[in-house]
Amino acid sequence: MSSQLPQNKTIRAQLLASMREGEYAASERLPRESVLAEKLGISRTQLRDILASLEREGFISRRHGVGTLINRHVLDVETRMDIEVEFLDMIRQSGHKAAVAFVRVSDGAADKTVATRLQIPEGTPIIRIARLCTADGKPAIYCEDIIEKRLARTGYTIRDFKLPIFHFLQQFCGVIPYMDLTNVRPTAADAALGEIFGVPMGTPLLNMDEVDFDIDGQPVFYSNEYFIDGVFNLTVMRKKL
Amino acid sequence: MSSQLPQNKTIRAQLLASMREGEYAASERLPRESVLAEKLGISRTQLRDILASLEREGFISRRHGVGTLINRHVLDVETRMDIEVEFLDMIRQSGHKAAVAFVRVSDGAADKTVATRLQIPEGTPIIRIARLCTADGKPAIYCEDIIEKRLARTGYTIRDFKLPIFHFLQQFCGVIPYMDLTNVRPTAADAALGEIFGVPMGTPLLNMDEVDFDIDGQPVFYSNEYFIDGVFNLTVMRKKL
DNA sequence: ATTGTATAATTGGTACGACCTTTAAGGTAT
DNA sequence: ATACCTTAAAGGTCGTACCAATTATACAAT
Repeated sequence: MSSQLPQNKTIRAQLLASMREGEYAASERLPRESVLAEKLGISRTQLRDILASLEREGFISRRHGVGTLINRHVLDVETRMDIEVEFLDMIRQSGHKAAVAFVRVSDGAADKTVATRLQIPEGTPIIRIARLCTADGKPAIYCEDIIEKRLARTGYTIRDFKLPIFHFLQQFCGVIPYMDLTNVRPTAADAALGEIFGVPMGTPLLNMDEVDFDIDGQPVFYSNEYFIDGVFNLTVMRKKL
Repeated sequence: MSSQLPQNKTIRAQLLASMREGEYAASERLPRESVLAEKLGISRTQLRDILASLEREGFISRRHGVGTLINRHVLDVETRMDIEVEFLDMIRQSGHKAAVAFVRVSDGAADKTVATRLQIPEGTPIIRIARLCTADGKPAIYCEDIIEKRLARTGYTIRDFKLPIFHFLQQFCGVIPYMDLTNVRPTAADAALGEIFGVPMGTPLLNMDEVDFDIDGQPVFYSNEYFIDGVFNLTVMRKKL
């Protein structure tokens, strides 16, 4: 049925973890490729494929004739905005206690925005999931998730939404998000959001308009999110093309 | 003296460009690796290194036993927030006419924030460059760039700041930014920013706190930027680790 | 006809091993 | 000291052979 985890990814995660733990911290550089490959039990070819992706993610820099350097300052970033992380994990990573304050699930029909994002006709039946995540008990993220109703099986309960949303998507919709494109905008809290977050109207909020795609490139999930300022450091790593 | 551009990057750019131009659009997938490698005039090994980075950037998806698929929806993203782009280019990419409305250059000393970001002692002499970039004549981005004074040679004029800031950094500071870490926050325009942008106080702005590092991982450049909403679609592509 | 199952063809994934190119460092002659 | 040359180390590139996942095909069983 479903495929196992590629060994490739496993080794990659293992290497990244050992870098984080400071295994190579002595000189803040990785051993020569041939040595490292042997140590990880893979070929140099395969290792280089891994290094190529780690380099693109900013964790290492490869310099011809010099070596492969570890970018400690990137490894230590608190919350990477350009890497998909579950909200609850994100809150925890920032050193706070994470919880879901409330969940409201309702049926509905795709409005114009949703229809555009999910590339479905306007009026298509959808499920709307509104959630409020808290950090140390204080509102941190409010999001409205939307998925096409025909994708969802029945049998879920509110409890299923207290877990990461990916759990619901996978278990009840057979959907595995592969990547997302998120539009980032600054906004100010209106009356409704002010009440949800417990802040005055006009309080700055970060609005993220997120569309998740599966491995086939099909949009499968839409989420409109609001982040309050001050809870996490949202950091994005950038390199030229 | 200075090294040439690696052939590797050239081929990569070439491949990306031809994907954008729709050369492979017929089936929205790339030819088999062996064929593509030959076509590009490189080995399959090298091609795979390139594909690994393109995959991490979301432009393609590689699936064992299937093929390499082009992610059109990623190629078509207007402004990628997780890829370093010059402000003026960013504005142009969004379909507007870009210009620098004003530049103010002054000397100063590193305050606590700057000292932390650039990892230098407080009070270190710095150069402060304040710029306002406009889109179709309307204020779009206001930024205050800071670089350590000892890095800068003399002889530059205001004209040098009407060009991309990288021009100044490279020509007068011998600095080539390799990557940056940018902290993203929502804010509201205060009196000063309101006047600069010509908007009421409280107008939502996106604040980006950016530190640029060179290839050695040394912080070399700090920039505090404000983006007005509505001019561009700032999009970030995210995948799990 | 439909369904299930073996089989082949396609395509990316992995492995070696040899050689090229870029840096950095050390040593030597000036 | 300075400039230049040599050399070692490390990443970059190449080619070939084979492994593994997927999909398509052929064919048998129902």
